[in-house]
Amino acid sequence: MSRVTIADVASAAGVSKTAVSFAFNNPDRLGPATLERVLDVARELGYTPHPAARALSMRRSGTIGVLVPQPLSTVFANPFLSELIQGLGEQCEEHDLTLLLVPPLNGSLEGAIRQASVDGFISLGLSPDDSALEVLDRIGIPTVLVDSEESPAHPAVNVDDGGGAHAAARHLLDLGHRQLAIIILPPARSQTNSTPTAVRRLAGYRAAISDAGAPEPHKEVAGISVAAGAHAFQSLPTGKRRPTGVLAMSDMTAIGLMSAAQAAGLRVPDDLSVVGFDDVPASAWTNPPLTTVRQPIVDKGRIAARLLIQRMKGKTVDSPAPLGTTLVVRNSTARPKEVVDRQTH
Amino acid sequence: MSRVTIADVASAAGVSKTAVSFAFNNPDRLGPATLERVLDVARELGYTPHPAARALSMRRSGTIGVLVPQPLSTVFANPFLSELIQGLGEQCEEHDLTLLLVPPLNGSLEGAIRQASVDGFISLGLSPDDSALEVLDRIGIPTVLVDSEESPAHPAVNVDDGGGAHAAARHLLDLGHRQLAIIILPPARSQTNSTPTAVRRLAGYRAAISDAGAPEPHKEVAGISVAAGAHAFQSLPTGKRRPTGVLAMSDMTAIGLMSAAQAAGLRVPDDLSVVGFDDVPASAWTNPPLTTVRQPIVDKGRIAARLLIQRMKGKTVDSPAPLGTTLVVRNSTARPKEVVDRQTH
DNA sequence: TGAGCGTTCTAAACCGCTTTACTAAAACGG
DNA sequence: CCGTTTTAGTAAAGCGGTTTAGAACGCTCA
Repeated sequence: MSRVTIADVASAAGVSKTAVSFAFNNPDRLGPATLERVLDVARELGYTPHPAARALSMRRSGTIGVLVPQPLSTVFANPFLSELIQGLGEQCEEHDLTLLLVPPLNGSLEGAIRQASVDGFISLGLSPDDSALEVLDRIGIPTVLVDSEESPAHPAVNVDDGGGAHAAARHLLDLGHRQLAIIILPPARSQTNSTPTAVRRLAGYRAAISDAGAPEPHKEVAGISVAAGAHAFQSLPTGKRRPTGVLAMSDMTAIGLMSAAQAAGLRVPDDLSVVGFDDVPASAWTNPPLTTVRQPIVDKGRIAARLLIQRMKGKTVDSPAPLGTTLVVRNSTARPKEVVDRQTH
Repeated sequence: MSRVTIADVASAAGVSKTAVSFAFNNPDRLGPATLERVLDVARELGYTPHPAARALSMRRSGTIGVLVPQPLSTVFANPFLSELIQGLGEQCEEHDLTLLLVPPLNGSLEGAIRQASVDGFISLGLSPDDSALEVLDRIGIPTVLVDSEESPAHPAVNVDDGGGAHAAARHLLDLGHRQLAIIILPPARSQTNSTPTAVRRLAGYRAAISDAGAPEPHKEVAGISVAAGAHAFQSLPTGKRRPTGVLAMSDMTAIGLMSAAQAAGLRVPDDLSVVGFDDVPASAWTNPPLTTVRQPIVDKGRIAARLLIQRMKGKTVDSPAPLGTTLVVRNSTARPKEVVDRQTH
């Protein structure tokens, strides 16, 4: 029992394939009697047009691809993507599109791109020199870049990473911290440079630090996960060079680091101030609630999807201005203990 | 400048379409010289096979669909899906499959199913009488049910919801709680019955409560979100009938409820004990850390994907035994205050 | 030397749908 | 009542690949 095709319906209803097709896509072109008959027969037979055949013939698949630079198991460990998809999904549903997740196919994003039957791509965190980008514009599929660098070919939606990072560092410095540590994001894909996002955030941190004349911060690379954050804590210098405040480039990392610090007997924020980045929902519930830089992730997704949909309609669109970021001060940051001591004595 | 097709490559290389196709899919059938030439020309022209054409002709799209019963913005607000996708994704990547998210298309899951060009479906939380299931087996696409009821046509992977719920309720009762509230999940889709999961959990709670001879619990319906949890708190009875312990069917709900309780001046767990369900990662970091029922979500995804992949290969598979759930006692539960008072006085 | 064989390549059918161009009949208008 | 639209339907040509059945060709070997 194989799939029932349009030809089956046609012969069962005693009409041509064209008529059946019209019944579904162009009902006005059929007389009311035949229309009803065809529809009845189709329902009775359980006919459903073959999506691939439809896509081939109509040159549109009705799905957009989300290009993620890492395995799904990695990338979904960060609530960031969930949030982004909420924004993307809202638009998709409005336009009857579905979402295809496209992670690297045994290491190769290029291969994955080719296989994906999509009308457009949302690409996440690709650095401008990534070879996947070449493939992308060679195939000529409309693409919108997120957390990337604007390219001549594709619009990009970004947030003010630098400004957010600057505010975060500034916050710590204003509280009196001098010895800072920065937890840096690793490249999104092996053999690539740091993501544009990571570069911009780092620049923001450094600018604030050097503006304040504070000493060079310690730097530590850690992936975006709670475990990586915990591990990063272990690698922090101790003794005289122990940082009193740490700037993490993601909330997950910050949360892991915070937990590890507490497990090691430090008090947050008394002994160690921690600030994250993103403001994923969970950051509001941690113990203590995390001070972090909020970026409008859902909006980012929504805007990216809108842009892509415009592009898919053939319109040309410009990259929007970077979305604003704001520092959300909660309870994981405070004056460093030394300073407090000095004041109270 | 339209897409370059196999015919373009063929004529540019002076061979037939067949030869080009062989060059990619069946290189042994070509002489080494032509093989190389074809491949060169293809690369030079930037040829990439059209995925839909390929899918049509090969009767396989290389993607599996995840059928979610609600809009993406709703369903991704719960980390549960992220976790599940981590498990699914792991298997997908191993088998070069991509993942298509299939939410209802303007309210209709059936419509969405038809449009999706997939080789198999993972379906989430469908109640057995859902009309989407009919469509599913009429089309004859291999399907694996998750958090559903085993059906003759499709294998289902489930966890021991009842056992977990029983343990959760028992825990509260053992602590001395008598006045309990249960926060019930709403149906996954409007106009459907409660999800099988919700039914099983409720049964578990009730069994434990009646076994202990405790009074009938208060019941409250709330969606799976922090906001819904907070709202549910507001609706809880006050005064003499105020519950001292609440059983939530999801961690998100529990977290929202806990926050709302704290915002209202109650202390958790002293004034109110809260237990969740799922044990999403965030539950370990909340303040206080959440007592909850752990279910192996990632495993669930992995197993479901494995089963589906087997089915896609034509093998028939049985539903595995329900996966184990375990109560994770953290700090959101304690003896009710009255009991403590009575003991200390 | 010629039947048989393996190698290399191709023509054409096919996958299941949409859509253009066209025909036959019916309705219309003067 | 006859030419002109309109209406209702169809045949066939794509869409861009894969795959089956063969053709052409030199080789081997009896």
